[in-house]
Amino acid sequence: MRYSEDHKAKTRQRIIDEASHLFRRDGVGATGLQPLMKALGLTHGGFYAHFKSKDELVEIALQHAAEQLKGSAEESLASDAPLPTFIARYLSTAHRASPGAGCPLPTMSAELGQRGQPSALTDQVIRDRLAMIEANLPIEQAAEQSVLMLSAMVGALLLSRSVQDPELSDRLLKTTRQLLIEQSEASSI
Amino acid sequence: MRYSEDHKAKTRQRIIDEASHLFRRDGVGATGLQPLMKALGLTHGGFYAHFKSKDELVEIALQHAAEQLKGSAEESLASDAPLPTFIARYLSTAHRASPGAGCPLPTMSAELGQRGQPSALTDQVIRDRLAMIEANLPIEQAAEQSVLMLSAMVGALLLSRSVQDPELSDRLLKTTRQLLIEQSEASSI
DNA sequence: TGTACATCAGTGAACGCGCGTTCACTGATGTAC
DNA sequence: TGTACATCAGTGAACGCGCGTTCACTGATGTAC
Repeated sequence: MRYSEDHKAKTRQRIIDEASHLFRRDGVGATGLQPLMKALGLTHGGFYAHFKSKDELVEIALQHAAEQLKGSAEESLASDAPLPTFIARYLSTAHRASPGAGCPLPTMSAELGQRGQPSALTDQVIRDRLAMIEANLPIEQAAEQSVLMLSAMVGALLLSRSVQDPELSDRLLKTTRQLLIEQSEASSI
Repeated sequence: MRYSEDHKAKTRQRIIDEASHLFRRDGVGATGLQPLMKALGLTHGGFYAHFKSKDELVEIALQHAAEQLKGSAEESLASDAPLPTFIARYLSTAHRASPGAGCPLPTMSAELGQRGQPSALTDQVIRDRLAMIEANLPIEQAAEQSVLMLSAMVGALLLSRSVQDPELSDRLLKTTRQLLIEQSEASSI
């Protein structure tokens, strides 16, 4: 069948969107190309008209997630209190509930690190976030504090998602959020 | 063939040790039972004389890792400065280099959380570590600080292992270590 | 002391299954005449 | 305006592979007589 001019580009983007979501939600290894294509109403054979391998899609989907999250972070920057807003969003119950739409670091970095050659994109995502936090921490130790804050945010979100007991999950999320916001505000005074 | 009285128990323990190591190093999904048994000089069929399923082994291997780590944490408690020692060990280059012998939280919790039903053992590991940190933080906000510290340690170790650039990896590890040790010492004064 | 038998940890072929990947094919549409 | 042909996104069967799991079997050793 022949389609409109940009049809293929649109299909490609649909694959990237869905993959980016499933990779973050279920993990890369646990996401098959067959179910992925089926979820879009397509058959698996067509996949290779768009990408040369699953690995290529992993890289592109991660990049897509990174750009998406950068946009979302910039929303926080536009607010009155950029850093507290960013922290509150990152450690929100909404973010915890939607790993497929959220930061790829807590969900994908362990698996990507365990693979043969980790992606250079992980470095880039981390650097971007550190720079963003640092730029909004007007204190001497901003470079150091930003590392602690990112580590704590990624760790708290990861643990809060891995736990069975909802009360413990809330405690991990909310306590980290509260302390990090305190630190970010204390330092800007 | 017949073997000595405790031969089977020893084999079982060897399987648990190896699985506990490979699950943490490579991930649960990426570790096949066939390669696991082969690494011990056994054939895969014998596996089911010891465990009723891979899932059962996952649970037992995680428990084994948790106990092992608890023992290692207690070593830190015997030192002059329990908490700084624990933090320095957790965020050491040695720990970063040996995921298979280290804390299961940065390596396994994402994958276990993504599986259908996460293990209750994850809750237990987290509670144990929080209690241990809290008991060595003689300040009012010890309960809150312990959550932040554990989150930051898990996050920093995870990210430091996921990154390509050794310099960035070192920065994540060492900066978090330094700031957390400062916090733990400041609070005990 | 020597022989027959029971034990049972471990063997290895086989099962169905889903994986990533390949490829000959389809068929609706745009273009050429 | 009507017909023949080219295009090419998507189809779906098939590939080899490793997975978790099952099961009839092996064979060295301990026990019974």
